[in-house]
Amino acid sequence: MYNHQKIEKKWAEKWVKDKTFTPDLEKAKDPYYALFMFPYPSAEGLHIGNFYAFTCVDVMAKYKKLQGKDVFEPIGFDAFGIHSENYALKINETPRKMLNRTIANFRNQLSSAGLGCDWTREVDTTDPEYYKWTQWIFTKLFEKGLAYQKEALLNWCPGCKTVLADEQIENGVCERCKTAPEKKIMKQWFFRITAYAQRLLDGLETMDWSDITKHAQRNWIGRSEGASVKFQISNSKLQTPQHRCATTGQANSKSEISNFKYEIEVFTTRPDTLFGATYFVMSPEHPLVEKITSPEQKKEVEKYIKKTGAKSDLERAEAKEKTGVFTGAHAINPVNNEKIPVWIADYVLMGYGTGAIMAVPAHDERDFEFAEKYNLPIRQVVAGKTQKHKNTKTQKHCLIIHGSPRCDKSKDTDYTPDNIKHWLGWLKKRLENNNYKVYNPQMPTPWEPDYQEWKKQIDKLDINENSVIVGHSAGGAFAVRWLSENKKKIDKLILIAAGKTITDDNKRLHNFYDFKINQNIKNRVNKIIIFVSEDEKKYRIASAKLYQKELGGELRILKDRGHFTVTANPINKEFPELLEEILKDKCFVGDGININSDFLNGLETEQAKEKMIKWLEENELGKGTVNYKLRDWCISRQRYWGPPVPIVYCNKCGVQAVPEKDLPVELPEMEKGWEPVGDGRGPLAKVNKFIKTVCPKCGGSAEREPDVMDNFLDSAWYYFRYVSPRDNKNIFDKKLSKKWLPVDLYVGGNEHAVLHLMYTRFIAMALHDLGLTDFDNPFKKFRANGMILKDGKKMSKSKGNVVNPEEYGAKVGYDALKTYLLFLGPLNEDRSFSDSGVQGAKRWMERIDRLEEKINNNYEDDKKIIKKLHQTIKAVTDDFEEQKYNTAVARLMKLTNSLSVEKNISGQTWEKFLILVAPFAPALAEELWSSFAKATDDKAERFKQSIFKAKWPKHNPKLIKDDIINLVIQINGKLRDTIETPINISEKEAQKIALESDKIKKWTNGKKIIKVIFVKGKLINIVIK
RNA sequence: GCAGGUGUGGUGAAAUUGGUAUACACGCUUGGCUUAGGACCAAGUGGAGCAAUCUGUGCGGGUUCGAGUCCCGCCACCUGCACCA
Repeated sequence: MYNHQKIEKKWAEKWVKDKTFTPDLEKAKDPYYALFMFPYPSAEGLHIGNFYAFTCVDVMAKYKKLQGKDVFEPIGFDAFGIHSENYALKINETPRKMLNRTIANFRNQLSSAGLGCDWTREVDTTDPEYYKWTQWIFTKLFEKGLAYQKEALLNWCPGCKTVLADEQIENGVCERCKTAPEKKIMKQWFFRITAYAQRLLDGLETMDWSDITKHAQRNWIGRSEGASVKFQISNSKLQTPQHRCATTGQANSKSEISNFKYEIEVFTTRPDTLFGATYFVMSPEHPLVEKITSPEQKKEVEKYIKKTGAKSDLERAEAKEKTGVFTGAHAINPVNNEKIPVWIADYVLMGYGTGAIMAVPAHDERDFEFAEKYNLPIRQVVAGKTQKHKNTKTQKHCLIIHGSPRCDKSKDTDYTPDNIKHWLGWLKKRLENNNYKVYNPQMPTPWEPDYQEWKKQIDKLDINENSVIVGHSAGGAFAVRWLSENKKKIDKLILIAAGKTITDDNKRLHNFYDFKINQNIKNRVNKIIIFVSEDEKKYRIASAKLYQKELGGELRILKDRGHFTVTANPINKEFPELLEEILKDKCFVGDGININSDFLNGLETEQAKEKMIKWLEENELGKGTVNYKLRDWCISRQRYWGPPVPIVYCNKCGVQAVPEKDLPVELPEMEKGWEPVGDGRGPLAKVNKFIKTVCPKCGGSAEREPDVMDNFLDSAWYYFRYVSPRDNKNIFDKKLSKKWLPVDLYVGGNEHAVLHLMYTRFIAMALHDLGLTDFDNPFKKFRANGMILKDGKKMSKSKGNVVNPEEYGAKVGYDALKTYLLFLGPLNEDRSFSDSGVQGAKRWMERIDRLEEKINNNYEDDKKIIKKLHQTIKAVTDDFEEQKYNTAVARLMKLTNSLSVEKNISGQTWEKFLILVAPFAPALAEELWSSFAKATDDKAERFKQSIFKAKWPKHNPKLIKDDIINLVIQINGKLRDTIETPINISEKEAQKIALESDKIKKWTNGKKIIKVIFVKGKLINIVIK
């Protein structure tokens, strides 16, 4: 009987006692460092997601051990930090007391779960012996100028009462307490991670990490190439001519320019559009705003700053309309010396670039939106390339649907075929001038247009998001009907005196185009404009209003209808202009050819960029630059539960790092008053005994920095410490680290992509540059695991669907639980945990257990079984190499099924089988291994030792090969028969056999064989006609 | 909006990389063993059809003797990032 509780407990204890998974780091010859993501000992115990990641590492570690490697699987606790502290606050206990309990609980859980942890090298980040080195890293970075203090606009979390790093804001809220952070200007400590931006980016190229992780890091670093341009800003009220012609206008006189007082740099990715910069915008938080604002605008500006300051980033991003105010100041566009107004607006972020931009409304959507709202000038400087240069994807299309000509049947002679032709010609020309490709399919029947016939033509056309549909009269109704009946997205829909249709409340205007208007059209069309004229027939006006009611969009009622029918010139005066306005791109952000740009005219975007950069550099007005989104890592936390920043402020000597001999700066154990205060300083600020100290340089009285360091620093270097956790002279043992580092395999959730994993890479690079290591990628192989869902849904406490590993460990056993988790699916994808599924894994354990009865040492296995065994060895081994644990388990299950129908199983097969199973179900495998020792008496010493001392089996290629196969016979690529043949059957023979088959004859009978395709050892395909 | 990913039975998912679609498991159906079973054993299980056979990997095209796999065009969902100049 399989008693998982008994055997799992027994082996977990025995492994620790026998040091089965405790390698001798000094003597090890073939090291393999398998690392679990540093767990923080939460009071809720081990989370299934972490447990899964641990399992992925552990299974590989066990496999590697069986392959003869010296495997190191250390464990420790990331016990400092806001997460632990917040929980302690919640339960009103000191973090220390709470952790004593939760760590014990964690240790207990982890050790009973059958993971091969080396408990002799446990580390705890809250141990002064550990954080001494965390602080030491700080001081080293400080020496190198990589740790520095600055005043900056920071994310202040009112929930956690501390500043946070940018990386710790997720979806606009605090990663820990989900509060929206406020923006505050504060002086804090930073790590200069931006100094490594390019290296962090370049390193990704060659790293064997999950693509999604690398991708997330790439995005976060956010490299963009462009130029920085210097603008002179003035708050004086000098009168200078506005908006001179860029090409011919004279420069402002020297004297005028010299009165400008400030120089502000902007970053742009589009230096080629510099001639189109018609205004200048600064972030409301920009430090110079106050100085440049004119007295007249002061009130407005201050009001605006106050208003936006109160908004969180999240609120700002969600704001539908851009807002801003004029500062009264002007900037000089360096390329043409134009005087352009300086605004402040919160769509310009202080945190990116320089916090100021040149606005090019014609070629940037945000600037355009802003310019339109505040009536700022828009100047086009890039033209879309001519049709020849355009590819089909960006080619704009226009579909004109004209109305039904009334011919001579009606006295309404406006709608004669000739007039329509004339009107179409005019419209077509207009559109083509605007770079549209025009379609105008014929209406099949002139007087009673047949929608279905017409639709057939339209469906063939390439109508897409760039397309405009102009529908005139009946054509308008057709357009709306066509859009109602499909899901196409288009750019603009223009209805001109559109045909009649039924109303929403069934008031029938006309049943000619009887259909239901799909309200959803408005979501699929960027702009809807409905034209009708005052002098149209009443029903047409009614119908236009109806369309507007149903579709939304703008309704333009024009004065006269000349433009619709074009019986004679002149065409209605309003319409051409309006049409022109509508057809123009709201702003063109793509590449094209420069116009209105002096020396850039005629150049394509790429060349224009290059030339502009060259020009800026020659004139010392700017230069080509690379900008990164990545910002420096703010590591100060106004909290208690972390390693104190090892800095001393001396009135005489200034800011001093605590020297190595004085480290660690111990965190005082506090029973009371350790709660965060929220006044911008950590609670340690009030602890005089801690704060008051002496200057390490002059010995005079000094004060300590009261803040502690970000928890992510603790975990950014822990893998170093594992190799020599008790070394009190060095951060790590150089010899051992050289041997064991970097880590061979690391698995964890991708939520750490830009946090832990980015910081760790940075610290690794910094330590490398300090000459401490010879590598700068900490983890040779990293795999991001998918999320474990419960029955298809995210697990959460509120839903009550949290899977607790301990519970399942007790119910079905950790062997079964771990196996099930791995079996669920590929490790990078999300998969769904189900209770009945985990039972299946347990049944497998029981089936394995029952096989034991069949072992017969005097038995020799059937060839078939040996073949299956060897095929499985190969497949499982291959799967391990690719970390396809799910299929490895499936293969072992299959082998189990094959074995369970046998009456006898030989000892040799059993031995190999157990080793294959051991990484997944270590306790069961050990148990059966040790009881096999009894069965074999003392013939084999090895069974008395742990199974993990055994050797992973090797497959024998000769035994795997099939000599008989099922040859697949296809007719025209479809399976019609399979026939057993020797594997090396020749094409001729195969063809003969195939054609003799009754099943095949049935198909070939009376048909002509055109071709025969033969794939050796696989199939024969007969092509017939 | 941008980027990345995914789409195959009732469910989780396989598919040797262009060659028998649905391995393995869950669930379900039927039968056996049982006082009983949420245990075990046996058989079955994509859909339609009595059958031969047809059909079937999100949808529509294409390449090919042959497409889940490759190409083009859509659709849906998920995950990041998001006013990034």
